[in-house]
Amino acid sequence: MATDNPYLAHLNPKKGGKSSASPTPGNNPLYGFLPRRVTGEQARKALESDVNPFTMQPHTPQYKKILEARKKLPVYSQMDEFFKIFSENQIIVMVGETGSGKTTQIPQFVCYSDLPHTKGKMVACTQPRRVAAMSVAKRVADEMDVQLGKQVGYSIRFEDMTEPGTTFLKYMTDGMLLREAMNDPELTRYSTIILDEAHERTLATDILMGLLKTLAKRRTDLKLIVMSATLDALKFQKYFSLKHGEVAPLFKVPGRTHPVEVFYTQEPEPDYVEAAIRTVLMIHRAEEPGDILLFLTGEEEIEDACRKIKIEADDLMNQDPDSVGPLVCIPLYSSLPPQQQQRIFDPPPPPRTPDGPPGRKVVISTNIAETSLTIDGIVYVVDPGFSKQKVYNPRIRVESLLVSPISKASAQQRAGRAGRTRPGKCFRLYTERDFMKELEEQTHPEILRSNLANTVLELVKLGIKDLVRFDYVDAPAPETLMRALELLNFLAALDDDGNLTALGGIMAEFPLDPQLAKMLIVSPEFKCSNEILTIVAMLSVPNVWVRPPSQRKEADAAKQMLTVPDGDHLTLLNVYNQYVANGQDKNWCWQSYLSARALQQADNVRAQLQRNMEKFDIDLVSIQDSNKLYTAIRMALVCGFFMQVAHKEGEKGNYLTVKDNQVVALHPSCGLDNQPEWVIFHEFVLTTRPYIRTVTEVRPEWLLEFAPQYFDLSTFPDGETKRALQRVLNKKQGKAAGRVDGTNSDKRMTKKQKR
DNA sequence: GAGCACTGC
Repeated sequence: MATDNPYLAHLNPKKGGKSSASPTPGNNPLYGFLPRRVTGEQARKALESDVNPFTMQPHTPQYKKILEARKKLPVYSQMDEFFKIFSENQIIVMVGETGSGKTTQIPQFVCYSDLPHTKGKMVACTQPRRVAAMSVAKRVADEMDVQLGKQVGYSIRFEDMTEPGTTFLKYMTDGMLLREAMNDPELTRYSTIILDEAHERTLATDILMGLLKTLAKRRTDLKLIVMSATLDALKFQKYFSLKHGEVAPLFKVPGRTHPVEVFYTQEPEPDYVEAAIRTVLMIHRAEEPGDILLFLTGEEEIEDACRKIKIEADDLMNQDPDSVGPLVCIPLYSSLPPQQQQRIFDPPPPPRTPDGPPGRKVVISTNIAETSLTIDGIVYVVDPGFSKQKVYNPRIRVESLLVSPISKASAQQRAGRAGRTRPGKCFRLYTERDFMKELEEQTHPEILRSNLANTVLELVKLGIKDLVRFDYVDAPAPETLMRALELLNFLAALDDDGNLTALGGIMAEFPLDPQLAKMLIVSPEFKCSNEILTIVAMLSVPNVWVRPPSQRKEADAAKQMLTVPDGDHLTLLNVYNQYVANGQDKNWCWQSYLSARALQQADNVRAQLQRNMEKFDIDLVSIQDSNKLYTAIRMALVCGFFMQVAHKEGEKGNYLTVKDNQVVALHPSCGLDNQPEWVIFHEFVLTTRPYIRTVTEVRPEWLLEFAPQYFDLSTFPDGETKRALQRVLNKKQGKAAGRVDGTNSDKRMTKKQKR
């Protein structure tokens, strides 16, 4: 009998419940529900009830109204099927196209069957992006007629909108769940975990899939749903098969979108930007009213196309005012201030004269409009078939952005953007043959395109012993893993056997690249942890410098005022300190050509990192004397970034990176007033030529002193760099030999670096 | 004398 189930004790009137409206079989809509054996029919009845089963409060009129809208979602009509498949399986793969309602409805269905609130558990639903986690949680709280942050909540970096003991449905970013797994590898608080947007294959989702597959074997009480929008479900079904030769069950729901007619060019287009502009103008001249979405690859390209289209469209309108209406161009990319991003939701311009042809809006966007942002009213999509994609070269340890052809999946996603409100058209600026034969099926998952130093440290922290044999959905190149292990070993986060050191354990707790974490953790030894904390925060946010094309001189002059000639890292410190000294004032930022948004973010990151430091008793200290302070900071930088050092070669401004021997130049944004012989750099960027960016002068003695393993000269390739270091070493050894007590100046670091 | 696809902790 249901009432004998201890999980349902609180639903049993004889044993008494916590609710104020003491539940009876008559008024508790969940009375008689057996966890994970609930049927669609039972759930529908409960949904229609006048009482909210999770709060025992009467439903508001709003609830009924929203419920009627929910009933129209495709996923709603397959409720019986879902409850059956959920009852019968531990792992389910679900495919739901756009508009199916999967993200909002499936987690609620799960709650009605899993009844997490009766066993002190939670249902988690992960999202790749913060905004999605927040906005979906808000929507679902409304649908369930509860207050956001109570029964339904969300958890993202910087904001935990949940109430322990009350929240049983939690939306969260995939990265956040990964963090939680580091402290609780069994993820005991969850009864069901739903991975949404799995087809996007973010680094965090990929790692979670591997962890959860293994965890599901240990925790047979844990249910797992992997939700994806495209038809690559078979890959996930195979990956998550529990029995040899079988695949995980598939639950499929159709979408609700309008048809999109796709057009191809007859011949390949040699200049896709020019072709795109031409196509937009053709649509404007010849097609029915309806807004246009054009995909380009980056800020510069977008701003350029905006200007050109504007000029041409104005010409067209002036030549033929009776048949061509006004056109507005709206750029869209992530570094645009939110206020300007909002412009994409503006209505199209009105006709120039009351009876004239209607106006049209064209949004020119990066990939941000492919997944993150949805613009209603788009009827025409222009897809040149390119995007900037991250690529990682493990040989030289460099991540860079490359304009590359998109995948078929991506092209389909783009086309779909034309059919959200009514039937649309998609103009692909490549041939049908190229689409069929040349484009990859799927975009390569992020795990194959990234530096994995961070990920490897996380995996080791998660207790994964054999990284090469970890059950990846797609295994990264062994060389990428080796590079990550090598870096972590040099940083003393891993010992020579690949085991996590105490230092590595603390590094993993910081939401930072390992180099930054290392530098922050050792900084108290140099008495400059306050300053390193600031520098690390500044390096973790987008570029703070604003340089409008029309005011380059003014912006450069303003930057000069804040520049510290010893190094760009010190300049970043100075910028933050001035920002605080000026009361974090937006006007001051504006006048100084600084991004108030980025500085605000740096402040936020700094506060979070400071809380982490306090947790591990890492002291926050400063040296008063500013000369000594600056030297100390530069020493601490070396402890994290000794693998990113360059040595000047000749007088032409060329540098060679240490060990890799890449020829690089100081980036023009660099504020150093001379060209020091030895520099440490934060980034290697490959644009018109190889540059190093965010650069600070260091002394070669520090390299030998603070990173002796890496600067073991017997491992160095022959060359001027090695000879220069050898000279420094000889000088140093000469001095040491003359010393009576033989004190080793390396002592304070060697202690740290071993374990 | 140049740039910053997009996320996430």
